[in-house]
Amino acid sequence: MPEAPPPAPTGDELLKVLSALGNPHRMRIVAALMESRNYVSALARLIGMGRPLLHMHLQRLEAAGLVAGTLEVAEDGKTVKYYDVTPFFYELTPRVVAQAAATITDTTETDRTAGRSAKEEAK
Amino acid sequence: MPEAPPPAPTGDELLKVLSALGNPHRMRIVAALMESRNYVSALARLIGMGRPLLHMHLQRLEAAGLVAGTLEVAEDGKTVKYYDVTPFFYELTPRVVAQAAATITDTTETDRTAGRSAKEEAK
DNA sequence: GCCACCTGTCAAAGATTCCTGACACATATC
DNA sequence: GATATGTGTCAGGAATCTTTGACAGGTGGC
Repeated sequence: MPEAPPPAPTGDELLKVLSALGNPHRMRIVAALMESRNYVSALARLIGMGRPLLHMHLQRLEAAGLVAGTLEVAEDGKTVKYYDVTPFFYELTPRVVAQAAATITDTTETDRTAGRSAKEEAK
Repeated sequence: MPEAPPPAPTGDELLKVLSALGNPHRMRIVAALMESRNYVSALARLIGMGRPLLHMHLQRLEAAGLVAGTLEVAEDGKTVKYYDVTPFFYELTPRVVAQAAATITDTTETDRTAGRSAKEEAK
């Protein structure tokens, strides 16, 4: 059977992926996780960076679907969060970009019909 | 003849490309230029954005090698700068990213032994 | 000269992102 | 209980990016 046709990522998706990967730290994180899955604290020590910071970067990567974290319980009962790299694949060409650009959800329009939590309306 | 082998972009290059494309405006600019080459002012009107801003975005894209601008002289003598999309192609996978991550020039650590162009050493 | 169009740059404001140092909460070991 | 390891979050400042308005040219046509 033939190969799957070139998947056309949505603008927002591609945007998240590109901005997530367009950062040196995040690139290194992916690289480190490629060698072997790891949990947050250990990874932080490995690439010398604060936990809060790493945590934030990992969230950005996970939100883009590039890595996946799972909260596991080690044999000794400690809860540990392991991260793995997702086998992603994106083709970056003018056509793909142009196509994606057409489906971008302009986030600037603060809301409109989008009902917020109905809480900060206090202002 | 066979296809060219998977090109391995350097970390800095990939970084510039990804961060350049990881912006809604810049994506739309590429999309607009895909339909037809155009000059700055016209493009600005086309996608409703200020010239100074467009100018800056175009520079970022050009610095990443995604578009190319040429200053041309129209028949009536007016100087106009046309921009074209460069036929780029990048493959985004964990392996590529990991490989690129290994060749990132950390711009924060002022230098070290890394031999630079031997020019800004002046300081 | 004056107007219309093009090019480019600058400074200052606005918005985001990035980063750090607490803090709170779990479990296992000493 | 005290210590060490793991988890996560928050507030605030630092650093960057984004955006705008004003300015300084250039050419051609009325």
